[in-house]
Amino acid sequence: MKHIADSTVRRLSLYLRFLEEFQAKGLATISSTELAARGGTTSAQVRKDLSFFGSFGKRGLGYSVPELERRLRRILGLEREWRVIIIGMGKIGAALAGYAGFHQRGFRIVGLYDADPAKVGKRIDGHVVRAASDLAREAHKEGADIAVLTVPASAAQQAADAAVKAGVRALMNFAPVPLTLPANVALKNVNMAMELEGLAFALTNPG
Amino acid sequence: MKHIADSTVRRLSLYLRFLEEFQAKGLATISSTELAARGGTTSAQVRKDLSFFGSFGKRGLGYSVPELERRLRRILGLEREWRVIIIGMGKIGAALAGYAGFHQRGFRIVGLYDADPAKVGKRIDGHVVRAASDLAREAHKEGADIAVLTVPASAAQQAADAAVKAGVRALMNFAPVPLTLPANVALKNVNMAMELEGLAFALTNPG
DNA sequence: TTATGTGAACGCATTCACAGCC
DNA sequence: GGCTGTGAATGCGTTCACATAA
Repeated sequence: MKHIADSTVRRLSLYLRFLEEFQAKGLATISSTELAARGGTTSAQVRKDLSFFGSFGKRGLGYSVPELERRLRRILGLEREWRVIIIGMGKIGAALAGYAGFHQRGFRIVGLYDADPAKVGKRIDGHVVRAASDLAREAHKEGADIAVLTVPASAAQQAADAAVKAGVRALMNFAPVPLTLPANVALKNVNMAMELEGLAFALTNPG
Repeated sequence: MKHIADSTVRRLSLYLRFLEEFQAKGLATISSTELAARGGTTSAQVRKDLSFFGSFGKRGLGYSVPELERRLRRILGLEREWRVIIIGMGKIGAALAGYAGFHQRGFRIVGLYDADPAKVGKRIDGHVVRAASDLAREAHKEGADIAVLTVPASAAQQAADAAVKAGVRALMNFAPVPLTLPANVALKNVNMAMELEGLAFALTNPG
C-alpha cells in the first residue's frame, strides 16, 4: 500500500470519534462537509483521506455512518483486541493503567511492571504489579503487542529492549530520551513537558 | 516574525534537552551534525531551524553549548516562570500535578480544580483542590497563564471557557473533544487513546 | 442538484549544495 | 579544512476545481 502520512492517520481517528457521535444520534448518512466542520478541517481533506483506502461514499448523498465507521475501524486496526503492557508504575503509569479511554478502544491491559521491589506485588486497578526483571518472560507469555513506557529516562532504553525481546512490536514512550529500536518496531514519543513548551513558545511569540 | 512551524518548535525543545546533556558533560561546543545525530534529524535541518532566529554558530567550529542553550531558552520563552492550573483531578490530572518534568522546566502549578465536592479541599502534592465553580475568580487572582484540562469530555468546553475568563491564554486539552476558543488562545490537544490508535494502525499496515 | 473522487496546482517543510567565514 | 548560513531544488501534504455519479 501507498505510504500514509501520520497526519492522515490522526484525522482518521478523529473521524471515527465523530462517527460514533453521529451514530449515537441515529443519523444514517453524513457528508464530507459535516465531518470536516466537526473536525476543524476541510471537506476535500476528508475525501482525500478516505480515498487512500477506497471509495466509501455515494455521490450526491454522502457516507453511510455505520458503514464508514466499520471501514475506519478496519483501517485503523481496531477490529481486534490489542494487548498492552505498561512498564513503570510511577504516577503517570499508574494513572494510565486505569484510563478508561484505552479499554473503550479495544486496548486491553495485560500486565503492569516496575523495577522497584516495594511496588512489585501491589495491586493497581485490578492488576498485580510484576517485577521488571520478569518482563521478557511474562510479557511473551501474555502475548503483549504494545508497551507503554513510563519509566525514568535512565531506564527507558533497557525497558524498551526487554519489551522488544518479549515480542512487543509497538512502543509508546513517555520518557524524554530518544530510543534505538529495530526498524520493524513502531514508536510513538509522548512528552508532556515538550507540549507545554510549545504553549510557552506560542505565548512568547504571538501571531 | 516569520511564521514558525510546529515541527520546528518541537525540535527546538529537543535540541535544548540535548544541550543540557552536553552541558552536563562539560562540552564547550557542538556541531549541527552532533546535535542532529542525537535528535534523529539532519545537520541541515538543525541549521535551518536555528537560522529562523539568528546566527548563533561559528563557521568551522560549531555552536557554543552554553550560549545556544541560553538562546533556545529565550526563544522558547523559558526564561520566565509560567503559572499553570490543572482542571480535573481524576487519575491523569492528579498524576500531572506531581509530574516533576513540569517543575524542572519552569512551569509552576498554582492551582488544582475539580467539580466534585468530595475532592474539593483534599490535598494533592501539596496543593489544596479548589472548587471548579471558583475557577474564574481564583485563577485570575493567581495570574494563571496556562490551563491543563483533564476533565471528562462533557465538561471540557465549559472548563475551557472558565479558564479563558480567568485570563488563561493557553490550554493543554486531554479531553477527546474539539474546543472552541478565542483566536488569541493557544491550544494543544493531547489524546492518549489516539496515540495508541496510531500504533495499532502501524501494526496493522506494516511498511 | 448535490456531493463524491481525483488529477492538477499550490504552498510549505525538508534537503541539497555551496559560498562564506573561522 | 571544517562547519555554518542560506538560496535553490525537492518532496510531500493540502487545497482546488471539475468530471462523475446518484
